[in-house]
Amino acid sequence: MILHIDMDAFFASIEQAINPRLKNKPLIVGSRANRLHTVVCAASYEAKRLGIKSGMPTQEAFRICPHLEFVPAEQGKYIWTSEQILELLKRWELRLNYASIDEFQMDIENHPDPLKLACDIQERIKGTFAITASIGIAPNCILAKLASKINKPCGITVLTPDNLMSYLQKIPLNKLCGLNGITGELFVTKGMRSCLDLYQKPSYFLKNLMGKNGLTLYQALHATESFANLPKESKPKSIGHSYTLPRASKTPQFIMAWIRLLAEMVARRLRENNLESKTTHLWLSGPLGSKNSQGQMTWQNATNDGQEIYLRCLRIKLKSKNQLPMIRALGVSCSNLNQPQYDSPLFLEAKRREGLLEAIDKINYKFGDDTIYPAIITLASHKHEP
DNA sequence: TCTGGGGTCCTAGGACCC
DNA sequence: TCTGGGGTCCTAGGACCC
Repeated sequence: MILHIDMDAFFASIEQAINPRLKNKPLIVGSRANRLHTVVCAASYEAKRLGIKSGMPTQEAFRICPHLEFVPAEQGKYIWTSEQILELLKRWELRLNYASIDEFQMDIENHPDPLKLACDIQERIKGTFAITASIGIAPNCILAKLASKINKPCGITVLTPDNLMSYLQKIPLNKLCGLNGITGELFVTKGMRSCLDLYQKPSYFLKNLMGKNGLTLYQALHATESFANLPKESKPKSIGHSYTLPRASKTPQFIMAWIRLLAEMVARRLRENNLESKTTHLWLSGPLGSKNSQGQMTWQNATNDGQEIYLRCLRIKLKSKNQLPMIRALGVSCSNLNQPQYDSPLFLEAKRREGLLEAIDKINYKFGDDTIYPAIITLASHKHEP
């Protein structure tokens, strides 16, 4: 059996726990500071009750509820809380998996009283952090996750062989992880509506419809010892940043300044994680709804130097067949990550450059992120955009 | 003058090698 | 008158998750 813990309205609940003024009020957490030019990253239950959902443009949320409280997201707080919850859960000395920032799984095979365990966990989390969690208990991970969503917030749902079918019949199939999109709709066109319809299909049916993912889904649904197959805590495979401009721009210097800024942000995170990257990705998109242009290239030498990543982006941009006249959003990301190879022969210039970057990182750490940065980045300020 | 930002995984097709 | 079969690596693009 697996016990799945899903935090309720995680980011919003943390903000309410920190700031008592926000308690019991409809609140949204936006993914950036500009409250009118972003989307809802998390909504408190008071806001959810009014029909506000995450992913919704904030302008729409404010139309629904003009006196909505707004807080810009601060990832650091949420990551910190998530890590503290993980530490707390370790005290039960059960096999534990960190599923995402607000989800945790425990292997409770042979546990004498799962329901009491779930109650204890809820109580400890609430007592320590003043936020609530919903818990699902089921024979495998995917069903436990599904179960955790059935009684939200602060609910506990146990799926047993006896009640499994009746629960599955009541839950629409897009609630199942991986089916909340085109694939879910595809199943609906095949006449399937509930999770039970899916559960009762044979493996070849899912494989024909979804390929490898279909087989994985079948195995996950019917697994009995899934914990052994859980993903281990893994290193990042890519690191990237993207930005949407308030309006589309056709000024090359402005776009290049933004590419440089994003490249510097990515490079800094690479250095913080002691990583270098060989593959650089650049994507540019035109006015919303129009075409994207993206490209990636792999180099022999890995780098975590913002200037180098920027130059690589320019190469990719130059190579692209699809030159966009107007740019609305852009992103830079790096993959093919490895730890720096210090034993490789370093040229004097590369060594000096490394020392320079290290010094800049230290200064920015001490005096703030925007103490030293490449001059071109000043052009990314919107007042420079004609 | 409506729609963010961080990721992962999979597939198809091309280039290239033996 | 002719061109198999196996493999790897890379890129573009799609789907999905939180």
